[in-house]
Amino acid sequence: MYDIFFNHLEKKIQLNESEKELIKSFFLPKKLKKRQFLVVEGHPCTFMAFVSKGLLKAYNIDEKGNEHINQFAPEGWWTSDMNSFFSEEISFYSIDAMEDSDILVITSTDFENLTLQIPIMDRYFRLLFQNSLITKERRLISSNTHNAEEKYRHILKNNADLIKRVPQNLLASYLGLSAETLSRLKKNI
Amino acid sequence: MYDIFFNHLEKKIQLNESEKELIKSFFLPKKLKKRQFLVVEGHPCTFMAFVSKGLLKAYNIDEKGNEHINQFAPEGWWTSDMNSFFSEEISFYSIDAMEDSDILVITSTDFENLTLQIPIMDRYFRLLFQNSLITKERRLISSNTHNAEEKYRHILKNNADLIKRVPQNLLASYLGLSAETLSRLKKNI
DNA sequence: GAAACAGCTTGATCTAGATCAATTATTTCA
DNA sequence: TGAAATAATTGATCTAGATCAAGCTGTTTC
Repeated sequence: MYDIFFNHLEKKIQLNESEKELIKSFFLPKKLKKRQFLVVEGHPCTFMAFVSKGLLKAYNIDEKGNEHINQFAPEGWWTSDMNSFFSEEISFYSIDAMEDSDILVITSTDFENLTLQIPIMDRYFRLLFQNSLITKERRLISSNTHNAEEKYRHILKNNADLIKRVPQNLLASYLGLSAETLSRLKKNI
Repeated sequence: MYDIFFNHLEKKIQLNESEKELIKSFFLPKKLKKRQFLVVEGHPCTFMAFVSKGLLKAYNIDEKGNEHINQFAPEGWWTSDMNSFFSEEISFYSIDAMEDSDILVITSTDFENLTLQIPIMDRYFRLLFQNSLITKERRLISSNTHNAEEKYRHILKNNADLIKRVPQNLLASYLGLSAETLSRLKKNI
């Protein structure tokens, strides 16, 4: 359970055994069944979660009832409603499991203590957020620059693995397309 | 020149005088005339810049010649092509000054040294990137969820100050709209 | 093992916003 | 100050992709 976790951390920072023990103590392992919720929109998001097995999705439902997917979180990824987690506001997203999943969760007060007690964790999260920011930026530009087909081709090239695990209608939502449009454009490829 | 800078840092972290002196030594003050470039698309982006006066924009020009604005950076903001800065790839964005500006620049090797020598700077940038990430996420969701008018109303409410300084056609580009569409929808408000 | 459901496809129609083009402000700076 | 460049408006037209609707799998469930 913690193997993948420390493996992931040690790609960005170096940790000794006592630090690892301390870090461990801040996290709580949790199992989620398929369709089980980690965060429900409108409630405070008290967890940040590292996915060690499975696949979660973070999404928002708009007034018209359309689902907009913010993030797919497979193994090795973090997920949370960051705004709610760090600012105590209610969450905008719901997060649930698309597959049976194993996760490690940390609360916001423990997150604060973790970074204060082990400053190198600030570096870890600085690097993590830095990379997420770059990715998110690309997605935003793509969303304004590319047409439906280009968006699909792009994800096909860069996230081929993920696509196999995600139903097509949710992939469409992630790309900001209707399910019908995605279905149609796939024929022409 | 450094007042705004340390003011900004000290909203997130505490620094003593010797740390401030050391931090200062990593940065180079620079003046940009209106229309002067900090980064040119296709070249490596070797700087990350803190804006202490003025206004910059980061943007990309697509194959059709349309300008897509990624970021407006007024006083108190950071700007860079983060992907290029941190990974040594060529930059996707150009960055230039929309007004005469004063900035503080740091190179990527100095950035690395800064965070290694003063670990609390990792915390500062963790918090900075964390907030940017939340903002960027919101913009992405808005881009897929809201129509033209909702996008404009949103920015009008949250960035009223910026709007006054930015020509309408660039604001349209930032929102992912054509200049004509923005002009037309403003009449109905 | 039938019923309910979830996901995918296909067709017909509609529309928000893009594009093209011309006109009118507004800045800029020689 | 006034010519040139830049920005904003307005009109006419076009189109990518949404929406609505129906039928077609395959798969979960009790």
